[in-house]
Amino acid sequence: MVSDIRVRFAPSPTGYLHVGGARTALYNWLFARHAGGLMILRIEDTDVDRSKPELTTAILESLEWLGLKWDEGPIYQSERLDRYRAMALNLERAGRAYPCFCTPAELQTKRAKAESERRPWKYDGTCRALTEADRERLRAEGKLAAVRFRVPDSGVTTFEDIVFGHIEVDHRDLEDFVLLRSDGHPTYHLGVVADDLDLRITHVIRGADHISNTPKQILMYQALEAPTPIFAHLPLILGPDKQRLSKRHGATSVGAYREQGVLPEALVNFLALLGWTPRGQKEIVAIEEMIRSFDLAAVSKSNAVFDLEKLAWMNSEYLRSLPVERLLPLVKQELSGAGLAMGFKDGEQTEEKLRQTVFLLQSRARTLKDFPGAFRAFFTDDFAFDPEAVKKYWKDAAVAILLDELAGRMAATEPFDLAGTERTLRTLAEEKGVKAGVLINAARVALTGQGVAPGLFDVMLVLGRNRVVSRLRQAADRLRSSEGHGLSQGN
RNA sequence: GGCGCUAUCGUCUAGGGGUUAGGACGUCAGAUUCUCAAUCUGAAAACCCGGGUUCGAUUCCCGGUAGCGCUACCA
Repeated sequence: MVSDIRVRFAPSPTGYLHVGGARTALYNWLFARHAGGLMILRIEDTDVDRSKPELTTAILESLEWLGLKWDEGPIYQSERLDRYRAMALNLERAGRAYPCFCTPAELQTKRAKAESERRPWKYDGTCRALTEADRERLRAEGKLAAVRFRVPDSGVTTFEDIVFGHIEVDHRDLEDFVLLRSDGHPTYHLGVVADDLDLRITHVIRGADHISNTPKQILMYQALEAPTPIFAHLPLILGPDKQRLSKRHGATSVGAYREQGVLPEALVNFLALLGWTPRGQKEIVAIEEMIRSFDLAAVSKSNAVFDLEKLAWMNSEYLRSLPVERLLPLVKQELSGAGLAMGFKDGEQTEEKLRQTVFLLQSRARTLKDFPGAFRAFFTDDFAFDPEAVKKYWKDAAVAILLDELAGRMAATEPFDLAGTERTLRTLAEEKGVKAGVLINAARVALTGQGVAPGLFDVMLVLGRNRVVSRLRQAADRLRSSEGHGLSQGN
């Protein structure tokens, strides 16, 4: 399906891609895909002081990682300065804008004074009625001028927002805002309108923090005698304290979640559900299904708290349902990133063994980081023993003897498979008069260093007989050597 | 302060003039089991307040309150 719908995502490179920005990008993308339209990427780098080129690269990477491919761009505002100046000049010639010689310092003073007197402040129009002669004189004095838009004295501007509905603002509440700074750089308002016009954007989908800006921009479209795009504002994403999500709430950038081992599909699914519910009761929704049912009119009007717990749950759902073939390369990346290369160095861990290991572990992984982290013992012999697990499962003095005996019998178990290893262990337990669970738990700690792991016999198969036997023996040694000096006390 | 917007379980939300107000995450309890995860069963948990309209409002209208946003020569 092809349509002439054109939307854009326009981040400014003053920070990494924020999850709020990511959701805006996602909704734009879903809307375009749903309607058969195009998404244009634009970089709003007109703030020379705060914009950093390397951040643009990072933003692009994050978008790609999320799978939100844009159709045109990126277009850089910093390369279109002439266009903005020309537009400001046009507006000036048409009497819809005027040069303003007030300095930021002067304005700041007036603003502060008004505030201290608890008077509402908006630009007082000092330069509004300047004559051409006044302007010549000021320019001759070397004064720099910004260009301000002349807001009509009366009337109201209204628009129908796809998500928020009817919005109305009285012109008396709007000030003559700056279009072009005195250094010749455009402000946000000028850049957005000029670009959205030139790029023939049909739908402006952006954060609700821009609702108040919209009437100003509509006024500009009207002054330019240009058609106004359709607007759709998205509720904001909040932290747990209901304050706008920021660094102090922890990770806010897409890149940070990537580094924490979150899958892009999970983050996308989670973000999609923050403010929008696809038809049906399912929470795990495939991207194709989202595209099919996406509807801006169904987007919520209220802000949403970013719930890390739910993201974690969703990530584990995606991790679990990922085909091993697709999970395997991701795990390998994590392992080598953690210096664990591709599993055991002795070559015992073949590709197939690695696959089985990952398959065994994937149902209990919360993030990709669990593989080099909590599951470390499955990939290297250099792992630590959890003191809590040791305390809980190795407290019986007979454990050392049992583990030694178990090692011996495992060495002789034929076949070394699920049924064989289990039979061996249960037989030993019965002979020694201990509950199988005691032996199983003690062995689990010996093999993984943890009190928590997959089923013991699955673990044994994945580790392989040699490794099982040696780890059981080492554990027995460790226990004997520490007897009487504190290991059993957990320190 | 001014202006704008919003308001259903702790969180994300469905719903809508008459419902036992539904689902999901989380929480708690139980089942299962070698631990954990998963799974299954069950439980606690919400319509911000006040007026109006109406036979009947959580739903529609108004007001209040609260929260958020904007109030820059940031975006």
